[in-house]
Amino acid sequence: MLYHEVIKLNKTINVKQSLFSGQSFLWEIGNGNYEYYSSIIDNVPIIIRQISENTLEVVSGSKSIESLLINDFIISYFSNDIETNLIFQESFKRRYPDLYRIIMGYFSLRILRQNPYETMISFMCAQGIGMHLIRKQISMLKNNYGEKTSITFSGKEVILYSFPTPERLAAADPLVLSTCTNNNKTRATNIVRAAQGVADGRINLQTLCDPTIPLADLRNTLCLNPGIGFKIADCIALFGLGRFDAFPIDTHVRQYLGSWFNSKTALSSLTPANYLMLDAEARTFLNPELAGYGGHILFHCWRKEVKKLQSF
DNA sequence: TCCCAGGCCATGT
DNA sequence: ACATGGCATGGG
Repeated sequence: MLYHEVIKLNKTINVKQSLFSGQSFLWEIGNGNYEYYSSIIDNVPIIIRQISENTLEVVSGSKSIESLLINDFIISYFSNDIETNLIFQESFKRRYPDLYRIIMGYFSLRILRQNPYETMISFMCAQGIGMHLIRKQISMLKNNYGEKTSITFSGKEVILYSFPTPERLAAADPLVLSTCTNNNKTRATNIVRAAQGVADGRINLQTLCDPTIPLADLRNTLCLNPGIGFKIADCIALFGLGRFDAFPIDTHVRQYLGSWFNSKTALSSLTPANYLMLDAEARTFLNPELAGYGGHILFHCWRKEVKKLQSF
């Protein structure tokens, strides 16, 4: 029995191919051949298909979700409450008119409000390796430790694996789990330890969802866990804790800060001190409240337009 | 072949 | 405080 709902959004959306457990999007709309996004969100198998530029068709395998809840949840999940025209301010538009024209093509990109725990584990896999390997790790973790579920959609069966529970990863042998982490045993150990922390309550991600926590405190708290540095901490804040003011700085961000914004700090290596310096610099031309949201748009624009990378 | 990829950390100066 | 190398694999 499928639960079905059509949701109207109040703005244009461009749903793109999912990364990790459903981070971001690439759905090319057109010719009636709509692709769909399938995932398990909050333990519920779900399929989302974009049927117009501002309408989503949501199909769930569970009747336990009320229509109203799905509606609210999906709108929040796609951060549809964020006003696109606030991401880049007028001052930015005046100062960087040429760049602004280029990034406009990416304004429909949505950052997902994802599960904090899943985001934490996922980004712990994203260290110094290519995007395809990151995806592979997440996929293997789900296939090996998640629960298999299927949902029927348009007459065909879609197989899904849930993201493994904290308890399941907490009980895993790091050496065995390392087959899922690119054979990196240190990473496997860190992931198991983090899962144990969530399972036994030592890591309370719920309390970290408090939007009044200063960004620096939030970052430092997350960094107490082995395997989480400034960058990963900021990613968890941005994608998992709804902190759109968090501004993760990776190799690509450092590159565009140097190239597009003429940052001298970006020319030297990304030491912790430089990281904080770049973070402060970025907030002088980005809206501090939405620095990470703007940064993510710049990030994808840089990768696609300048680096000519295919993977989203 | 070499360098880099959505980094982090231990070690040496 | 900063520099360096290890971790690990795949793609350009």
